[in-house]
Amino acid sequence: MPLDPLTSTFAALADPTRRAILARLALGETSVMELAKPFDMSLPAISKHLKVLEHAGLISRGREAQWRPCRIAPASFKQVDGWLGNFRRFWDESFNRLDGLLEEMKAEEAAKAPPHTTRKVRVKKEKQRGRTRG
Amino acid sequence: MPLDPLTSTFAALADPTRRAILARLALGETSVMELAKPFDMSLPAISKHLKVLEHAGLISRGREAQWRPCRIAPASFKQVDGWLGNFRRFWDESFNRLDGLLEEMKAEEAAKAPPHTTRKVRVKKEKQRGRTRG
DNA sequence: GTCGTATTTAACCCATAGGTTATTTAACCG
DNA sequence: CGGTTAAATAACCTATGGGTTAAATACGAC
Repeated sequence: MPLDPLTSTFAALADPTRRAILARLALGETSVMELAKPFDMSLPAISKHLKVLEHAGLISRGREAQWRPCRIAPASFKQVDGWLGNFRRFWDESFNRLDGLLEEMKAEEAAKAPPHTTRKVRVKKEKQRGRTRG
Repeated sequence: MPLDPLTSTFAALADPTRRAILARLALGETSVMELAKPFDMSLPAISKHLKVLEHAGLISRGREAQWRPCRIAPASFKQVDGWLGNFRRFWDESFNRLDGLLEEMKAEEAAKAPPHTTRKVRVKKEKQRGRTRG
């Protein structure tokens, strides 16, 4: 029974070894051996961690001779950030204050700055704060 | 042995029930009873989930007669977002493209926006940090 | 083929996470 | 006080997660 994506992703992130592995991979793709070095832990343990990360969509693995180079995979990170976005107003002051205006400015500027940008900056208009205590 | 904050926070988020509780709380603070309603689960189970969330710093709880209203607590969310920031360049295109420039513009613009209106909006100079979703 | 290196799989152990029911604490009300 | 509601705790059960060692697999070199 497969867990939903967010659950397996958060579960994968809930381990310091795996987060350290991701931090290492942020510096560039590398082998299992290389990844294992910093840890006082058997290789099979690392292998398991990598499997968890892969299953969570946080890394992907290639094949290069007998090495299996690992690299960061973006999708799950993006999904986590998307989920976090639902709560951003609770802790990001600027999200509630200037961002409406500034994001517009930004979008405007972005629209004419790059010669051919296919990217559109979406402007989210967050009008009212969630009133606590009804 | 207490887990480091990120670990307990991610662990807390790695459960759909708890994420659903947080989603409900994003709408406003409420009681345990109210939080429990949508779930086909005993009250003690919910109580445990709330304890996990509280321990992870994702919610805080008050006291109002016999109710223990729960509400979102920002700090841990912020910390997760901060950690995610280390990887943002992998999935946020704009983070690698325009954001450096645009965030500067933003700060600049914001800095002179409130001419001398004492009570306007405070702007903190941020390090470059892309946050365009989409 | 055989050897060497990199990595995974298998089999196992133990701690803990998530659920249960039954009991207890806390606070209001009459 | 006793009764009712809200919530937490206790005791328990089972599945899973993170680690181990030993064995198997995949690939390149010879």
